Amino acid sequence: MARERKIDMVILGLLSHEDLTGYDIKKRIDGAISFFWKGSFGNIYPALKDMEDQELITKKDISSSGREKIAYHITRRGKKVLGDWLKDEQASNELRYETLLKLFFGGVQDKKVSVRNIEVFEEQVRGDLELLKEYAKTLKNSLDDEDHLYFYLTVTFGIDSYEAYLKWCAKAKKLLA
Amino acid sequence: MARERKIDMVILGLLSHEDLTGYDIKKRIDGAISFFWKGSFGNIYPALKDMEDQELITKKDISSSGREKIAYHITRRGKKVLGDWLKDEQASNELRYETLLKLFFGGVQDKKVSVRNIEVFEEQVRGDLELLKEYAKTLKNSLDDEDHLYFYLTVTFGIDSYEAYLKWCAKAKKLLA
DNA sequence: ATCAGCATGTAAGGCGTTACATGATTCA
DNA sequence: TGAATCATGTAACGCCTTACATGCTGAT
Repeated sequence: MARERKIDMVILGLLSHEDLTGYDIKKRIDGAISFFWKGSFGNIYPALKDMEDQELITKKDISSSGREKIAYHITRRGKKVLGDWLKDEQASNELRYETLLKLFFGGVQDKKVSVRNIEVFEEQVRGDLELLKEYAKTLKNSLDDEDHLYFYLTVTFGIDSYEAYLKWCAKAKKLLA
Repeated sequence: MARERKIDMVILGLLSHEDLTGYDIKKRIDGAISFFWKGSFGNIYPALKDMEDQELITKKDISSSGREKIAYHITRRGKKVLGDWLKDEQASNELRYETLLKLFFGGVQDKKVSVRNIEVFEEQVRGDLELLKEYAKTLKNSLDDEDHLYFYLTVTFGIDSYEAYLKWCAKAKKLLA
């Protein structure tokens, strides 16, 4: 079984742009990336250690006045691994929506319960959509940077699907009424 | 920490309609449910055992002529747990799309690589969309059954979002060209 | 006869989340 | 001075996937 842990690729991808600390990596992931991939400290720090052992990254102590700080830098080997992963056409795309699970079994309860579950989902989506639109606005103003085009595309994916979700919510609520 | 294992709810939900064997449960999940939730034997059988211990379900041996077969039936307690879960407004909706991850870091490789990755995704979506449309067609002809409305709604969610994906694919490929 | 599908399960391992533990710095 | 944020990590636990192990049945 080949390595499946994708957090490694997220980290390599981020480090391919700039050197970062584990803490910074977490912050980057919590930005636009979090809409399609998540990470946690308990996830990131061990990955960083493993990847250093595999010589995909190197570390540099950049502590200043008592505060411990370690920046990571991608190696040639790391870049190779990242590039190979990008060229690999296999990709696992998974959706796990508990809201849909609840809706699927909605017949067990009164219709109101399902309507309420859809409303909760709708509110969540609406909030996330706003965030995504802000990201999109910022990115659109700096598309001269080649990389921003890629970031922009992933953000528009989020916007387009969330807008489809909202339309579906309206339809679904109507059908339940 | 409360129980997080959602496969329990999938099983309870299915058993609320009819008695089923572990094998049957797997087949049901592999149907329309698999678009938003997955299950495996290594997942289902242990859950079945645990839930029997908790008296949420009971088992009945329905083996016939040498072939072992065990059907499960939901108890009153099981129905209560299922109902409570449905009424709980909290729901974790997670998307993990490796394709978007690859696209986000697409700048590392030639644009062709990203275009190819989008195409692979597109083909996958197109295939799944066809399946979903078949489910929808069947369900639409039997909406007199109350439960079918709920199944239908989850299927249309899939159709609507997959159609949005396809539109995005076209746009994205154009922007990369 | 053989192969796909029916049917039950276990075991190992991987991955991830959450909570915990610790301490410095910055800003109100 | 206290809270938020910066910063690094570990430990426990839970969940899931994959592979393995076993055997029957029905159709070709």
